[in-house]
Amino acid sequence: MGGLPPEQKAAALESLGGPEEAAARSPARAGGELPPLAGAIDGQVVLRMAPFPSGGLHIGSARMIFVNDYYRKRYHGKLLLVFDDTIGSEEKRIDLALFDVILHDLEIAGATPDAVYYKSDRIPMFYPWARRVIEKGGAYVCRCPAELLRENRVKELACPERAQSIGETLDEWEKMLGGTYAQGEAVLRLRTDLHDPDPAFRDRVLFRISELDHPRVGRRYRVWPLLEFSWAVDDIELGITHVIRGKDLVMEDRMQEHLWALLGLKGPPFLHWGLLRLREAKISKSKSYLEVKSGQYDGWADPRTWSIASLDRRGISAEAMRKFTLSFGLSLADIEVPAETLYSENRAIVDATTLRRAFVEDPVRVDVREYPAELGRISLANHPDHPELGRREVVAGPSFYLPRADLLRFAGTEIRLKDLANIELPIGAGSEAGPVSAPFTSRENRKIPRLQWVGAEGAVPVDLLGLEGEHRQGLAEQALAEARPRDIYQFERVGFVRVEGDWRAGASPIRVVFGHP
RNA sequence: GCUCCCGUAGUCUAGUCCGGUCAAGGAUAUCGGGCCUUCGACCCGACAACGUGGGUUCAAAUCCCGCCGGGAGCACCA
Repeated sequence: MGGLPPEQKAAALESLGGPEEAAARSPARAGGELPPLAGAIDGQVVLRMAPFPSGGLHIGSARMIFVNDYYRKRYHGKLLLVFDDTIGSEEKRIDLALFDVILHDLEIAGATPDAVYYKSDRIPMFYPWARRVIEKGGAYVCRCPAELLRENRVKELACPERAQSIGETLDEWEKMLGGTYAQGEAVLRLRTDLHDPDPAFRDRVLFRISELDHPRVGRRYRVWPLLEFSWAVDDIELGITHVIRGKDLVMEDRMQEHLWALLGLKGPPFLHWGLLRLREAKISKSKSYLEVKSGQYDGWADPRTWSIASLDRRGISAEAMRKFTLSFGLSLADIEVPAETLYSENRAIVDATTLRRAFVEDPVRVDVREYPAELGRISLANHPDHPELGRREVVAGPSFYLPRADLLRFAGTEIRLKDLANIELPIGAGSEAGPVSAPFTSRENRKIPRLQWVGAEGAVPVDLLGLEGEHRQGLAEQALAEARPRDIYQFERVGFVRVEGDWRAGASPIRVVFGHP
């Protein structure tokens, strides 16, 4: 509020409850705890999330979700979901299907809201508030074309309408509401200070006319509030006690405070977080939108979107996402974190309970000569460190499938079929289409490369969806046939995978999604 | 250009408000070793940081000023 005149500054400060209430924002403590919320009273905290329905929630939205949800739970408060679906713009369209997508994403994250609101249902409520602002002399109806308005803002020039009396503004406002003006012909603007050092703050637009068709309410309204105004009202109307949102909205804090000061109200304090990006997720929400819409991507859960839904599909637990996100606290710095950090968090959660299975990509049949008959069937632990997870019977040789890439890599050397026996791979193994014949050498457990294998008998086809959207074909051991949708397994020497949620148990191939190493 | 914000190891982060307990803690990555018949887990060890210049002070990551670097806003978008 550096540029505010002293009296307004005092008022804004008052509305914040004084400087000592400027909230906590130092990041996570040792136990994954965030600092306390300034002024929070147990049982009375009300928070809100306000996504714009233009895409599925991505990892960047994770901060909105988990930070708000964290404080809700910590203070036994309420968390509201308020779809910020005012009319938007030509470039920023609302997609009806996305409301449900977002709701589902929040469910995945374990942050189901206590109540759901739609801005588009609340439009008439904003009009009387606009009137109050006008009556305080805080706004005027400006009829400059958008471009001129912008130019004048930069030049710190006033439009002729700025001199309007309250009565004139009221008349003009009624004309706006009454349909006298078409889209783009008039807006309601806030009177701030034309010489405010921050050009972004000079006489912002509060309401504009839009003739766009709204997917929920059609053309019921022509005069739409802009985000800052609608929140100045709704943060009061909905009884929000703390606003925690992205730092892209810091300037809006000042707008809301200005409005509150004008109306003699005290609003909630604001907290912000900086931008969070996964290094691997180069794609933006709007780009994803196009790919999803055009069918290039397999919906909002396509691994290439790096959306919350896609991470869930890959078997990354909500708990891992939560810990990962909370570890950054409310730092204002924009950060780019390698996905590996998230993977590590997930491993810590799922590793101990995840069954191991053998999967062979691009399988090549290997027939072992002089294979010991007693090794036709063996019993293997489901998890090397957790015997309580049981064992499974595996049909072994004498015929196996091995990954072509491993065959090529180890051709001409002795390798060990993991947990089983050693064989000598012939020179040139894997470079041709047909089966490979390899001699058994010994059962001795030596320090030679150990490869996962699948017994030729009973092998089940698997379709593995990779992170680039590619489908990799392979075979898995028979025990994978017990899989149910959404089960998580670790394919040894490959990584963690999750069975597709829409896969029908028993169908072939078994469809799984790659999670992470 | 103007406004605001941010700057601790490769990457995140604790510490900064209230200067000494910080010759800077944790996570992740990397490297080395151990162990388990996975490229996964676990155990041990190592590497590695206060953007920069000045000032205040007995004492500065912490306070002040300049500079440099990064980000966001300057929409009739959210």
